Amino acid sequence: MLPMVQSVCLASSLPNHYHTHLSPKLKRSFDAKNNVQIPTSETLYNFNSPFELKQVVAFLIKTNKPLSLLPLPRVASVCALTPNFSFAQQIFNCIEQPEVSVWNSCLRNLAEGNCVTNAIFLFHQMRIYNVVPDIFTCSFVLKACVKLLDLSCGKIVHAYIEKLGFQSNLVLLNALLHLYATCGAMADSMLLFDKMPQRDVVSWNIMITQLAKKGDIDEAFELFSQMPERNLRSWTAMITGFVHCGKAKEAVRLFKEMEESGLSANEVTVVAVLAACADLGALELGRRIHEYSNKSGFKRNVHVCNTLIDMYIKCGFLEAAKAVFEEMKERTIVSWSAMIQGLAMHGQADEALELFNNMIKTGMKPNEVTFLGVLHACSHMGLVNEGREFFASMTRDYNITPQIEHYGCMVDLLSRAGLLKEAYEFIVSMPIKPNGVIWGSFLGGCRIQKDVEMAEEAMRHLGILDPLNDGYYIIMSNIYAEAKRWEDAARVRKLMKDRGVKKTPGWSSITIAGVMHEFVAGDDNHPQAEEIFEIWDKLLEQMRFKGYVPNTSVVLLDMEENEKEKYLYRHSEKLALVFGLMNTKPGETIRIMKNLRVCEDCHAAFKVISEIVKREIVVRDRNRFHCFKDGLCSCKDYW
DNA sequence: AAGCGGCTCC
Repeated sequence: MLPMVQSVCLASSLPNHYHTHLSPKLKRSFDAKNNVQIPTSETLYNFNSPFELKQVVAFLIKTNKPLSLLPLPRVASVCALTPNFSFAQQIFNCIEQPEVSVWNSCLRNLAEGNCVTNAIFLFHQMRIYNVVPDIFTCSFVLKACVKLLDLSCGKIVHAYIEKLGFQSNLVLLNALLHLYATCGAMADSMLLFDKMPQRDVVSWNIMITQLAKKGDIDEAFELFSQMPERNLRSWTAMITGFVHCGKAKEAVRLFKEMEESGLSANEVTVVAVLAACADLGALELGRRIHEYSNKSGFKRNVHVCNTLIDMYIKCGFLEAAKAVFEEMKERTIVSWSAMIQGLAMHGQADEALELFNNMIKTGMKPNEVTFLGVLHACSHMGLVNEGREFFASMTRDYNITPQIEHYGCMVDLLSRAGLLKEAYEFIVSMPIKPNGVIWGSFLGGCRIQKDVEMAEEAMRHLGILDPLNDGYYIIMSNIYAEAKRWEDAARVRKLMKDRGVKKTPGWSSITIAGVMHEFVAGDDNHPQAEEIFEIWDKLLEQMRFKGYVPNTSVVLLDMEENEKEKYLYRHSEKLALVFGLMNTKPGETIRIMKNLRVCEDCHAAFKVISEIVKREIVVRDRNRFHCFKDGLCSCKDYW
């Protein structure tokens, strides 16, 4: 109960009219309670401003009720967030309660909510009110600092931790590790980690996660190997890190090791492993994880479902992706975008655009990524007018500023459709400085249109923007070769050599009975190489009969024509295909993955072969899927 | 009353 003196004191600090003139809202709520003397909790929580708070206090004093009935965290937030309103101090002075805990719970709510800056503000107010932070205060503020990437406030908290003697508190030290690392001060974080008198599994997990996020995967793995004990989060952090750094194979290897150690994956682990499966095209593992997810009740998890969709799409199983999408009770923009992008990758532009329209009908708002998918769909199928319209609609209808990637899609769309001049105008009038990808798309269009001069213009820019990318030299050299300008082609190859640019080795892979077999061009080390070449020769006879003519212009090397042919016949995707034909049942679909884009000659060859062997051949290249069937490809030769 | 995670893409 409030001592009378204090009560009078507080009451006298209020203007008189607060006692009698309640706001209509409060008056209603009090009137509703009629003559009930004790305000209900609902009534007491019913204030959002200093003004209303004063009225509630006035009510309590007037009805002779203790101020301790006030919800103190709410008092703290209403008071502390309003500058120059020191009412809180007076109220706290009247109540026997450790003040800091009240502030803390308010701080915690703010740090975990949507107005995180208010947490920082509240923390500063606390210091003005001379409230000494405790361990929990520090922990909550650090959480807010991490969310806001506010290192300067974080350093103030760090100073408090030192000053108040909390520096051996492991939870706070871990929070500091996290803070420095996420704010880009990895070196400071590492220093702190190194001098920690003791660490727990969380400390290690933080460092592993952050190093991997930064791309320092080797150091992350070093720590992972050193740490004294690992929990599920440690494994998950490392697996996610590998996936993030493009080391999907290592991710899968580690996942299997984790399973052997007796730990079971949770939703986050599942997402990481599925992403690895998507990268590798590892359908069998992906399916197993899908079943496991269903059994474990992860089906309701949106992240898991979104990643499943992506996995099935990248493994070439559009139908399975659709099924997951259909079954989802709640879909986020990511689900829709993944599905649209997937349909685009498979060349099903109409369906992709239809899905986009359905999405709009449900009231879902598209984002940048959604439009990338939509524009991809248009460019893969040469829908120029639709693409232009979608690009315009981004800013006009959805207030989304196109990024360099969207400009890239447009350049790709225009130049591949043969509108090189428009594409060029588009590039030079872009509000963003064009990068290598933009000129690279343009160059790709020049190749299809066989426009040497425009290609040379693109190369001038690429020589500055991305001089070490082998792909551009190869395309340029091919353009010259196709124009029979052999000397120029040789000059480009020499330029490439002089600049020390190395050709990315092409590889293709195929999975037979769960084992992935990889082939590189000219591969004669494979145990079944002899047999592969033999079968190829037989196949070639039938192919020639069907009208196949080798397209040796794609071969860069200086050699005799028949040598070039031989070289052509050892392309990695052809080796993988023949190996697949040898090791699967008749009629079974063959699935091949390639790290680069499928070559033109292989594309022509696969069409003919699909007819001869009466099989479906699905090839996932760097850009998209090609599904060869009955002598045709799903890309309709537009790629 | 506290500290460590996940998805769509170029």
